[in-house]
Amino acid sequence: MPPAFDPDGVTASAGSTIVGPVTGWFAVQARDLPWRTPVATPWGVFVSEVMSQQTPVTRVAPAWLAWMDRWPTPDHLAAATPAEVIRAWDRLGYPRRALRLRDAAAVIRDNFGGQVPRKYDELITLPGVGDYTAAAVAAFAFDERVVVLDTNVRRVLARVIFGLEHPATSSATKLERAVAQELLPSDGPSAAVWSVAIMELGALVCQASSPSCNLCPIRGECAWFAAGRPAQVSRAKRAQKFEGTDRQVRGKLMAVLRASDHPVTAAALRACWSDDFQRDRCLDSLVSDGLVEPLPRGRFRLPH
DNA sequence: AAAACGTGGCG
DNA sequence: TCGCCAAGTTT
Repeated sequence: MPPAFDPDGVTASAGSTIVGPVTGWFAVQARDLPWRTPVATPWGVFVSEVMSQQTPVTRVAPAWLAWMDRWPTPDHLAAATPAEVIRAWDRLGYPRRALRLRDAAAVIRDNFGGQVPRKYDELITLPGVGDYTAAAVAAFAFDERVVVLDTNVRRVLARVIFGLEHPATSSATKLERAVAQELLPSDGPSAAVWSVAIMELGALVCQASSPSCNLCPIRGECAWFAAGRPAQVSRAKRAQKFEGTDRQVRGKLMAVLRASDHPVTAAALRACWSDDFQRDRCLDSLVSDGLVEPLPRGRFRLPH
């Protein structure tokens, strides 16, 4: 079946008119995030990308500095205990990411000579690394020419190319990938700059709520702007409730464990959630995830 | 393939 | 106050 339209046709013209303005805007407006400095290593880029999975970069920055100071290479992190790593992760959220980052460091040590692999195909085999992270590290640390398609890029493309306020699906479609591929500059280094630039535009200007079109370097090329910024009819549902969920309970349990240098009693954990059934279920799941170590006599701690 | 998975800032 | 949203990945 034919695509809704030919991405080549659209992006051949769009590519020539939006890449320049966006990279030009980026050269002036880019935030000076610590992992963008010339001294940042591939490992530093890797750590920054994992930390930034669902956590705002403004909160990641200080954590990244402390982390890199403590574990400057994959070897250093691989030698740390889960307890140390979980505590250092602190409240970045989704602590399983911290465990997977440590696991990835061990794989890098064991299978890649301690060097972060350079290719997308290698990176994506690492624990906690999916399509986005593999592409981001390959591009930003090694200048591989790969499509980097995160939530920011998807939103910018939705607006500029498709004239929609938000992407219509919760994950990227074939068509979006085809469009992004067409837009990608032909050499690796230029492609990498384009990718950070359009990500940054999405983060700073083409924001999800109340975008600053007046500051946008490509509003003149934007289908959504041209259409008068129509509100989305239907968009991907995001279902986010948090109060009362297991996620909240797990968070409370982990907060108690992180704060204590010594094993914690079941009674102490009982204090953070009154529903015995739910609390026990969450504790079990944390143990299964390797985030909590059960000890004899009903005590618990972060895994050593 | 839908749902689970933390945390906090902002309008 | 409260819903929205943040450089996603895993099962």
